[in-house]
Amino acid sequence: MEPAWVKKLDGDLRKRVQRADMPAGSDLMKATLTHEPFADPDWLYERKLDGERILAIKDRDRVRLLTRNDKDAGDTYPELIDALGQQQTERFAVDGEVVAFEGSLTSFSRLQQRMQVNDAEQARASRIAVFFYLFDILNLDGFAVTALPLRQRKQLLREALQFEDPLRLLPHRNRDGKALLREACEKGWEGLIAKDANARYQHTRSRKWLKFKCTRGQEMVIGGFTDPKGSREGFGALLLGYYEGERLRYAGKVGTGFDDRMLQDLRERMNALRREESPFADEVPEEGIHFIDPELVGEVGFTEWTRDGRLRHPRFLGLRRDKKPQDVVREDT
DNA sequence: TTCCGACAGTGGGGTCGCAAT
DNA sequence: ATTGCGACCCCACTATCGGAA
Repeated sequence: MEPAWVKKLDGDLRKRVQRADMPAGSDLMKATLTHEPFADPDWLYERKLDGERILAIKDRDRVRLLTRNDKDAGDTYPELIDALGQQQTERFAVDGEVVAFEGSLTSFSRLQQRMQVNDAEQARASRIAVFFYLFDILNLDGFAVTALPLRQRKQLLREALQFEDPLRLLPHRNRDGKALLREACEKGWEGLIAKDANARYQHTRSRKWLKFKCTRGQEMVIGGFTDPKGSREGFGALLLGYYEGERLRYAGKVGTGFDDRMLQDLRERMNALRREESPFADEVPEEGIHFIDPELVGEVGFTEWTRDGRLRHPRFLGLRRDKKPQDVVREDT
């Protein structure tokens, strides 16, 4: 007996819908990081949310939440289990992102205080409210819908569930990709995801989904480095800082973005600048560190400043020769 | 043949729970 | 009571390799 929504599909699409067991693990479709925004009528655009990716599976009286690494998150977000359990639709698997808000913006650091809780009672008592933004559906009524085009799946998702807080349907836009990215970054969003509206759901990283991140970058003074580990040569990470008046404030480390040659090159340059005393005004709470005269300036890309005044997701972009260390100050917020 | 995606290995910030101190 | 560490989240990036295009 086929459900009504299957009968409604065109013949060609109908053939792509197959009876299937609910997914056993979270084997999620992931987006490929990209930099050149574009506008294509066959693509749609979603806000990139800064939270925790979750696959929710309801199989009659059993609701499960799985993280990207197949960890069960049911006791972390019991209110989501409740909301999904109360849905009229008895069997489905849906894909989305759990987020917490700080004002009007999603806040990963706030969600983190909830994410680690693994006791349902404790989680319910938490003052950190979470919302589950759904953007895809993999199985409905025991039928795999992953072979359907994204637009079709979006429609099925919209009709299959009732969206009341804490469940929300992630809105998407069908046009103006370039402008949307600009607006997204102005609003302080994490970025934008572009999706091929005709693509099926693939259980892997794919170019049918592209992510554009709103990225920040600024010059930072290099005040030292850490020892390399394992097969690494040269150094582990650079110690970074910026000037606040006369004081060089510590801003964390950057340990990626270098190839083998840059690691060697930089190490040699830094060897010539070695010194005993820390150039930083702050304590540097790290192991195996070496200090240098604060004379080198590097360009560093990152996503945001953390509460503790460190760079989040930092990567080294290159040395700057045209900037004096004393001119390096903390920009924006 | 070329390119893409997966994997391993390096590096980052942050939180929590629990064992060791 | 405090501290350290591993296990989770979120990642960026390089180097390598095998299979898809």
